[in-house]
Amino acid sequence: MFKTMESTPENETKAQRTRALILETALGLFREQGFERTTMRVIARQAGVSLGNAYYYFPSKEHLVQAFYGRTHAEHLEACAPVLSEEKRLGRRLLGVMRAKLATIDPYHRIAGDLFRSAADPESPLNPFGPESARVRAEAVSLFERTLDGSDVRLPKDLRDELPTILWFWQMGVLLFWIHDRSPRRRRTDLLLERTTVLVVRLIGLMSLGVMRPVRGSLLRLVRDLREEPAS
Amino acid sequence: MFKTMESTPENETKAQRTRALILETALGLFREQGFERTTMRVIARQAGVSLGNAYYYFPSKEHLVQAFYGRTHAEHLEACAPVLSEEKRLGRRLLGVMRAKLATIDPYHRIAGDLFRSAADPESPLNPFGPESARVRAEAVSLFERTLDGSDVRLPKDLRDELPTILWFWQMGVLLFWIHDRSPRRRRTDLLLERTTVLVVRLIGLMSLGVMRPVRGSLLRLVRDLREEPAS
DNA sequence: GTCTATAACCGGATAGAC
DNA sequence: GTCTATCCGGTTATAGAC
Repeated sequence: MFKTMESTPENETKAQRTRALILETALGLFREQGFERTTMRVIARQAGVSLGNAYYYFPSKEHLVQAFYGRTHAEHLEACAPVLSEEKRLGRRLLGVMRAKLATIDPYHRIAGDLFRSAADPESPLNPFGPESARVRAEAVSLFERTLDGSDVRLPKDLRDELPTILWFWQMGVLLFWIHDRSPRRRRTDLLLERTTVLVVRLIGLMSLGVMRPVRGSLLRLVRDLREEPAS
Repeated sequence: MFKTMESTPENETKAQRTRALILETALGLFREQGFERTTMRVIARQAGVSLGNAYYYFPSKEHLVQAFYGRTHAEHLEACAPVLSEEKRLGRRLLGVMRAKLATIDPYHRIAGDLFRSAADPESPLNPFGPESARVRAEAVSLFERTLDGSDVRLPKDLRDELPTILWFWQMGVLLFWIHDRSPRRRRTDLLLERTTVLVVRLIGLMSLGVMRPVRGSLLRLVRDLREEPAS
């Protein structure tokens, strides 16, 4: 932070390099050995630093996971870009975005259970509903905003405002299913995804109808109220 | 099991009493001190047994949690009985059952996060979707069956068959929210509950209509398909 | 074969010296 | 910023008592 950097020829400080090295080592080991089985000691040893040093950069094993989230989200954005720019039909766009998500995280399916386990704790910084995740969450929601806005479907304003959040919940549900999915090549998740996408699009259509005003009203008010006060 | 019990004046064996003692001690400590902060060593000491002995009866801390589940489910059934026998309106019945659930587990709200954390792991025997939980799950679903059947609402058969499972999912969602709810006296959960109950009843009404046949069809088929093959 | 006790082991996390 | 030495608690091994 307040370092007087007199002589760092590279465009990275030593600290940054050490940090990156530890993170790379950790992610590699997580993917190969699993999360629980990868101990902090092994990460440190393989990265060539001491255990204490690893904890200097990442205050807990969970903090390594946060870094992981950031990375896969960036990859997801990249993987989404084509379908978002080329496709107009809402169903296709949603399916494309969700499939890209699943494809991005698929290499980490083994450890998804462990990660989710940490994330499930309300006190955990990894808790997707918690304040520490606000930023990632907002980015994920805004991705659905773009998915909606770039489509050929016109929505009533009230629905348009809350729908991205609802779709994010849908994504969380699909991910929850994916985590528990033991079928070969995660076929069941894909089934769930295809079927629910159709339903979602159909429900959006239904909810846009005049008759649905009252139901839609209560639903949207509910989502808004619950979203406003972000727990605690 | 195959014990030749020649002389046990009490209707409990010593083993049963020891087991019960450890469980009681553990649950009490969990409630007072929290789950993580209650160590197996303290449980054992306070119960007046050795650490090894505690592990003899409960192979892991998670097994204590399973016992806890069984207990609260039984309490829930008891707490539901009045509303189920006295009330005919579906909304009231659902609300009563759900409120009874929340009331039953409320003393354990502090530790709910930790418990949920264990339960979130797909490999964990506590995972509510896993095979080890099949029995509890079936009981919970059948409670919703009774909630529906005793009401004054008549449902199309296809809906009636799948709805209990769907309501169980709803319950899981509410519980998830409850776990993360930090508002005083869990007001936000109650808000969610009241509002979603109205929605659920309304949606059931809507879904029973002729126009909804196609949507209902896909929805129910989806639930059925995903339910059939119980992961793995 | 049922039960109890003691002494480790292992890995996440911390303290404090340099 | 980096290290070594420890702590702490879940879990296991094992020895033996009833």
